[in-house]
Amino acid sequence: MAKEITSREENYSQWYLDIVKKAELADNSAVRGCMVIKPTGFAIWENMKEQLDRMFKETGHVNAYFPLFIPKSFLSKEADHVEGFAKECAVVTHHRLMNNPDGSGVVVDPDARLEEELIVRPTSETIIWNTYRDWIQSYRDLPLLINQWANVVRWEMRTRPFLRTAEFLWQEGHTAHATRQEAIEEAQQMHEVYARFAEDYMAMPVIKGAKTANERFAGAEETYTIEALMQDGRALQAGTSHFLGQNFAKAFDVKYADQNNKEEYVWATSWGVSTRLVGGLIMTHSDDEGLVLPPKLAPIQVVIVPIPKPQPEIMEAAERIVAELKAQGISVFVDTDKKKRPGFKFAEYEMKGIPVRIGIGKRDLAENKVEVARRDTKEKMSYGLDQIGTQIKNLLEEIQNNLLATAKKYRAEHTTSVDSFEDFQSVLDTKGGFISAHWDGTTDTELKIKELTKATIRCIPNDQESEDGVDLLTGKPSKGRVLFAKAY
RNA sequence: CGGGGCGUAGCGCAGUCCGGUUAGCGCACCUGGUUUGGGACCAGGGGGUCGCAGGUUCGAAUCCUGCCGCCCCGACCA
Repeated sequence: MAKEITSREENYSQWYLDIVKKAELADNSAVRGCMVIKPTGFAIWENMKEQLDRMFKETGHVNAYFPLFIPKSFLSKEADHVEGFAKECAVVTHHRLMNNPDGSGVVVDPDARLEEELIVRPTSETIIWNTYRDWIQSYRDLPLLINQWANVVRWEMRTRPFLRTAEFLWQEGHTAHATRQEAIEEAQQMHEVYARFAEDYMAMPVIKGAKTANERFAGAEETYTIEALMQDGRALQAGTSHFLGQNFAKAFDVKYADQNNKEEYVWATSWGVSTRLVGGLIMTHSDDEGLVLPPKLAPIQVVIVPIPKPQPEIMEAAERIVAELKAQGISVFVDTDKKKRPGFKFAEYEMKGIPVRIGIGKRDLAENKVEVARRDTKEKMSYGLDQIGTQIKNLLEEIQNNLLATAKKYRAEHTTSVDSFEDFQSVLDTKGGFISAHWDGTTDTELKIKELTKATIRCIPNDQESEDGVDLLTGKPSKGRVLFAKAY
């Protein structure tokens, strides 16, 4: 049978596209740069949403929804912000179509031009802060802790499913606080939530850190980021949390009266993760056989394959196992397709990343056991039927842990400290990954390194140790190492 | 926006250079049968505006002109 998935070694980006397609996560759509998220891909996103939403609510946030369209004038109110997004905005200019007089279909009605164009939101700070002005009068209205689940549009030149699409799904938290300190703590708290989610649910280890001025969100005073390392040695920015200072409060005139009835501008944060996480999930764990999913986010955790085909006594055993697994809260699917043979099914479920496969045949049943195969290591085991529910539950936990441990090991092996530009270049060219090096703190140097090597500063790590050194390009003094990598 | 490639059945492709029966192959799909512990086999069957629009010609998937779309690689970005 022909290889269905290009190997990582042969062509990493084709491998990624093959997985997205063969695991039925997403399709290209008729609209350039936009994907169709298929049921399996969407189920993964729904599982992510469910956990994140719970974590947001546990930290005191509530959901709301703001408009898709933003008046053009709003976007111009914060100078850095507009500069950051202006180049990639979709703009609505008309509100009506008409039949083409020549009968060739519909055309835009030239008489239906909008007085003020609307921007399809690339992010919602402006429309939200324009609203917050009306919602906030007193310190009693603070903190305001709101999140929204939404779609946004950024007109990208080049797109890849999940990693970068013109339209994507995300959540954006927007909070307002009475003090600078409280806002900073909020941004840091959500940064922590993202890191915990990535490691505990996605089994994707991340480095927590701050962005340099150059890489910061347009309009932020500080951007915190979680950075993950993909299997091709490139870094993926997986989530960001911003301390926005009073920039948006001033731009939209959002003030509150403090306890002494003195008017003050409020302090802001915003934070988001997107469907890009699905891309990160794929590239963290998957292999040349296909998708590998961590049990905690897998839409189906266990698949049962009757061998050689669904027969009454086998199906009876399958139903008993299903009941036991469901009692343990495990999601399970029984493949009752009579036409496909077991071998085909095995390959297919491996491609789709289902964490555990249970094969039930007469030979097994005669011995009161089943064949259990784990997707992460491809190991096959024989489990007795007695404690199948708890055994599988334990196995799923072990798989979850193993995926995180394997990813951590990969990251450790692909994080290198270097002290000279030559070493920097050679590590980048050979094994890639994170490179820990001294930097003189200037945007100039950062940009020069990017120009020479394509590597960027992914973050100034939270756990950065103070260490005297010299910048690897300029030789100027540095007080600590930052993390470089080529990024997605 | 630069550089490369491609539009022929749901998917993947051949045919295009050098115009000529009824446009073909693999996978998938439908029917029947034999199979069945790692991607089964046989037989039969359905499915096409050959990207679009002009042009040349007795005749165009094939030649000419124009247009449209998509993918990959780069610069920009979650």
